Amino acid sequence: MQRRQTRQRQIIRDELIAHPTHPTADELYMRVKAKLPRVSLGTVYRNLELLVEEGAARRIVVEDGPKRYDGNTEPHHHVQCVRCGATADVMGDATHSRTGSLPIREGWDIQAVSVLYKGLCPTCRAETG
Amino acid sequence: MQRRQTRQRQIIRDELIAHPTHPTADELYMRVKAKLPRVSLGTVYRNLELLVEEGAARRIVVEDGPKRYDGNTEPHHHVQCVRCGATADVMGDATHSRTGSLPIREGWDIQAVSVLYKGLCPTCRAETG
DNA sequence: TCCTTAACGATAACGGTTACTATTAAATGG
DNA sequence: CCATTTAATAGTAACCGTTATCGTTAAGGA
Repeated sequence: MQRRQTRQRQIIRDELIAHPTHPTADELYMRVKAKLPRVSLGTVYRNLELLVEEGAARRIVVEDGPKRYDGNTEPHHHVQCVRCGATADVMGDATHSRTGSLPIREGWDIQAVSVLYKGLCPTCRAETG
Repeated sequence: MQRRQTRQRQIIRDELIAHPTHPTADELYMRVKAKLPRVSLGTVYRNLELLVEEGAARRIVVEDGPKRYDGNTEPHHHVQCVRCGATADVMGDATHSRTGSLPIREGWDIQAVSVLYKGLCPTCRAETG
């Protein structure tokens, strides 16, 4: 017996995939709680890390603030609003997937790249003019 | 009278520039304390943010862990070790400075990009094989 | 030199995350 | 189908990086 399939873990994974908004652990906790009122915040944290570990989710690299998770494991990059912190996916082929080929830095063994575009989201853009 | 030039602020800026290792506030605090034993950790935090605000330093985007600061304000990117968290600059012209031109995402006003390469630093590479 | 107040040192508070522990409930095997 | 084992949970305390508070110090102009 190694890893058990619990109702909590299933719902956490499902909600993460159903809402590709790169939620924080706490945001996801609130969603999960709507379906499983007695769930614990610690359970959400624990399972998010388990999902990342087994490759079913990713931790995305963002500026500041709490950790954000992504149920979309396809390689892609992100935009983050410098005002409200909201994130979105970057579409198209603008992704720089030439890792490993370029000698990014002498002596380093490069495994991945993450690109974060920073700016104003449509909402904040409208509010600040 | 608006902004005073304190001994603490000078030393903090000098140490940040003298050691381009992208230190955390705490790492820098220890360096500064060697030259100014009575300095407070809060002073280091406060001045780092002031330096970022006035454009004399940058907060770099890294995976996880405490915030890291960079006294080099020239646009450049970073590599971070997934094992020990150490960071280094990415040299050469591999920088993607074509922001603003590309419509990264509909409706967003993009202001900057940060690229983080992830992998093993030479030391960790040697230790893990 | 005096005065104003930005900035400091010390420390408490805060928020996100992790660790701990008694309890619950998946999975296995009789 | 029930008993047994133990992974995982709920609840909560602890942790740690960071920020806020506040009385005191000292930068810099008058």
